[in-house]
Amino acid sequence: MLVSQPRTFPLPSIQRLPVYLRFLKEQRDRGEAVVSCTRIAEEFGQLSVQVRKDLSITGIIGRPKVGYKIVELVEAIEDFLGWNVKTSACLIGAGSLGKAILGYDGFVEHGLDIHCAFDVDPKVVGTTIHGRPVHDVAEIAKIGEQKNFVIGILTVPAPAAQRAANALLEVGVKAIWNYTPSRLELPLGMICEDVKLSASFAVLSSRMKNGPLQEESY
Amino acid sequence: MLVSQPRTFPLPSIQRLPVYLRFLKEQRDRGEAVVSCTRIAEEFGQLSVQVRKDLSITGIIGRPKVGYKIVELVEAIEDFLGWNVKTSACLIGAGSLGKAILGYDGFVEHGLDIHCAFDVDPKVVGTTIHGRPVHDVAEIAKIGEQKNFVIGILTVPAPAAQRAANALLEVGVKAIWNYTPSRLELPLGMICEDVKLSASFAVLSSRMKNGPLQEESY
DNA sequence: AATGAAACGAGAAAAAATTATCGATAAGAA
DNA sequence: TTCTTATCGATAATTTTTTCTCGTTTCATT
Repeated sequence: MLVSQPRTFPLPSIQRLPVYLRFLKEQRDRGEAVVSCTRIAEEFGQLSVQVRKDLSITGIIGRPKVGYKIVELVEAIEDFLGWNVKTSACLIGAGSLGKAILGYDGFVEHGLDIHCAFDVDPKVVGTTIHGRPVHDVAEIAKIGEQKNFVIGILTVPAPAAQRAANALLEVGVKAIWNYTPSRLELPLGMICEDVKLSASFAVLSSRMKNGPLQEESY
Repeated sequence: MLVSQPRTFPLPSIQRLPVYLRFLKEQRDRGEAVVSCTRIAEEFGQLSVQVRKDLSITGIIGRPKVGYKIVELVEAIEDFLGWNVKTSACLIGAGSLGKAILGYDGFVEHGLDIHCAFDVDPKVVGTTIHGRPVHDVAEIAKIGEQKNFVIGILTVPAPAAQRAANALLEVGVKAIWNYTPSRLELPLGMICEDVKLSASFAVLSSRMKNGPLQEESY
């Protein structure tokens, strides 16, 4: 019996895709029709082979001497990441970080559709941030039932992280995007992606202290 | 002639250090004196060998059957990253993301000393955010001369990124911590660390779309 | 047509990171 | 004191990722 094994894609490649995507959209909007790996690599100071390998995980195929059709490539990347379909999301923690995310329209282009925010602070509950209502966390179960959130975004202060995560679990989200530095206790199989700002700062610090030994990578 | 070659440290190890550090401080504040790699690994679902290798880059040495003295270990990590000395910084872009960073006291523990913020918006210039004054960007050269900023934090909207980066260059910062999705044109040798939130979202999306194929790593 | 150059895809080689193994050491129990 | 066990540090094996190489395709030029 022949089972098509579920390919596993290199994490670094996946992480580089958004960088390419941004550039490709820029080029497309300038009216460019095709682009080569050489060109992309040049833009980011990488090797063209790496770009080619990265792009290949999306299933796209290019033409020798020409490159890739930008429109197709954009579509292939978005399709690979599932960014061409809207994903319903909510956000817990309408502080400044939460506001920043609600205000950043880059994620909208990635299909992230944040319906509303939740908070405990009576001062923000009832208000609207960038067009999205802020509800009381106490209402999350009720509202979640109607809205069917797929992703929950955690932007609460660290001490409240686990509690907020539990609320998201009850709502039945498929994944949590965790901006807090807390590690969350989650049921097995739950998808959780931590945004580790301290990790980024550690790299910066290490470069300053110990020299720019690790080279940059997009 | 024997030159002590400038060792190069694994980037993933550096990125994991802050996670350990946070946990170690928690344990220390609970009154714990020692900790083993086994214990740390268990906490994060990793292998103890990896934790041991990660910690070893800081130069720390532990004792068999016991582990590491937490106080020493915390110090070793902070010393390795240069987090035990204050680093003067400024921030450009006092929007919600800028506010979030000014308000997050986790970075203070990492030695990051953000003296002030800069912005172009007359509505925020002159105000104070979390105890730090917001100046007009036009004044950055003058203020920078007095303050000697080492790190510049970029939290402006994407289109303003390069302009703001140039201002930071003139001020003479050693490193830029770039929260914008723009790639910056910088002189060779300039240290720049990009916070790639879209990369994080790409990983999340890929896990949802293509299955949780890449396993988690802290 | 024939030739040359640019770029692709696939597979090999090299480098980097993770995981496994093993001997040594220190603490606690017998 | 000796034995057992947990843990360390170092080295080796494995896996993953990056880089290199090479043959093929396509377009442009002669």
